[in-house]
Amino acid sequence: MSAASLTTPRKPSARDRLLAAADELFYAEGIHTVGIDRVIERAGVAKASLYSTFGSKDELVRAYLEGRHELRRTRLLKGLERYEDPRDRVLGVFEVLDELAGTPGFRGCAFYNASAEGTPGGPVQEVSDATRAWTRGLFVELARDAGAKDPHALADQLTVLYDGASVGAKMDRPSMAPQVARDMAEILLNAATA
Amino acid sequence: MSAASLTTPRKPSARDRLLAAADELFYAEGIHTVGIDRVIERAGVAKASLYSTFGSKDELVRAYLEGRHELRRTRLLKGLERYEDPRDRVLGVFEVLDELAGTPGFRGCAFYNASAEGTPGGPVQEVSDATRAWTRGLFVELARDAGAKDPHALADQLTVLYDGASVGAKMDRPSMAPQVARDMAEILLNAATA
DNA sequence: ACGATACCAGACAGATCTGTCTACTCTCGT
DNA sequence: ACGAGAGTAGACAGATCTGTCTGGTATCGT
Repeated sequence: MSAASLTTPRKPSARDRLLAAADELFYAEGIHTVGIDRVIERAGVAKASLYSTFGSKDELVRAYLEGRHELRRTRLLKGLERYEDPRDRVLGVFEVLDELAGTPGFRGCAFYNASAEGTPGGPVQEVSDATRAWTRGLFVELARDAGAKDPHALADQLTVLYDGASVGAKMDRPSMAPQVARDMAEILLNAATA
Repeated sequence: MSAASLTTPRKPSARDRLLAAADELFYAEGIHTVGIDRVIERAGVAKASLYSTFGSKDELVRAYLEGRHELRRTRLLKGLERYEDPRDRVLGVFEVLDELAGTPGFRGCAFYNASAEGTPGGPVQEVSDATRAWTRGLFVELARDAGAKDPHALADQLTVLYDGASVGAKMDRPSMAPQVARDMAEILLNAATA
């Protein structure tokens, strides 16, 4: 067993390549517009491998969104590490979002985008609900640490700001929405801790 | 020329029935998932009529979104008529949104949903841009009437709130997002006119 | 060396999609 | 009365989609 096989496998598994290809294509172009053939072509994988690994396109979509969920978690948590003051950590959420929105491939919230295409009730809604619940939980925690008198109320407000900034960043490019949201958060944070 | 033909034509034109069917189906289920056949079936119209009237599905989509643009305009303007105080008119935006979000068929912003499905650059983006520009113009006007020191800055904030409330109302049903946004708007309005 | 496992290439089936075309009917304005 | 315009029903073409299946190849643990 070589060291390379532990740290840098020459070739990622079919599953990983599939997931990477699905992430790029689904996020950039939408789920319905991207066919299975495009995914396997980009991944360099046989169609049979996709179906033996995931079973269906729906399950591939679920895995794609679960990966996005993980991505949001790590990005937010890592991005917030640089702030120490609890108030700065609240506002830092919008700075992280602002940086993300400035990257070339940004196309808004993957979960909202997926929800906009599909019928409700499927895997998409499940993962979206889970992600929104996690995000709200983070906001409650940050609000509490910042000394909000009603952390849940402030978390609701931060959720509105986060969603609004995300929409603005997607629809009006370039957009100042994340910075605007940050300033709004500051005002509301002051009001919530007064 | 009978009076009926002016006010209550026995049967709406093929174009109108097509538009009504497209609006219901596209908004409820998304654009890509709904095929032409479903639209003409619901409209009770021949396929040839669709293509002779609109030319392509893309143009039907544009017409659908233009109808949605008109709908937003009239709903907002009508809904705001009941308020006299300029400050109430600003907050009234969120009350109108709240009422709309409570209706059964609510599925969020038609323009954002359409943008989430399609590739950028097409008719969808054009109409979306126009609608967002109109909406922002309305917010600037309301902000100015309410005595905001910087109406454009307040309009940017209101836009974030409006988008965020709309997302929340779609993703977390039932959602308090519109009411939360209204309260936030009140705080920000106070700060902007102090 | 060898069998299991993972993977690849691509044909194929069956459904569905957009868009075209033919041929018939109905309703008006003149 | 009659021709034009608008609409209807539905077959059809060609592309594309998901999902299945066959058959071959490479890698790896034992």
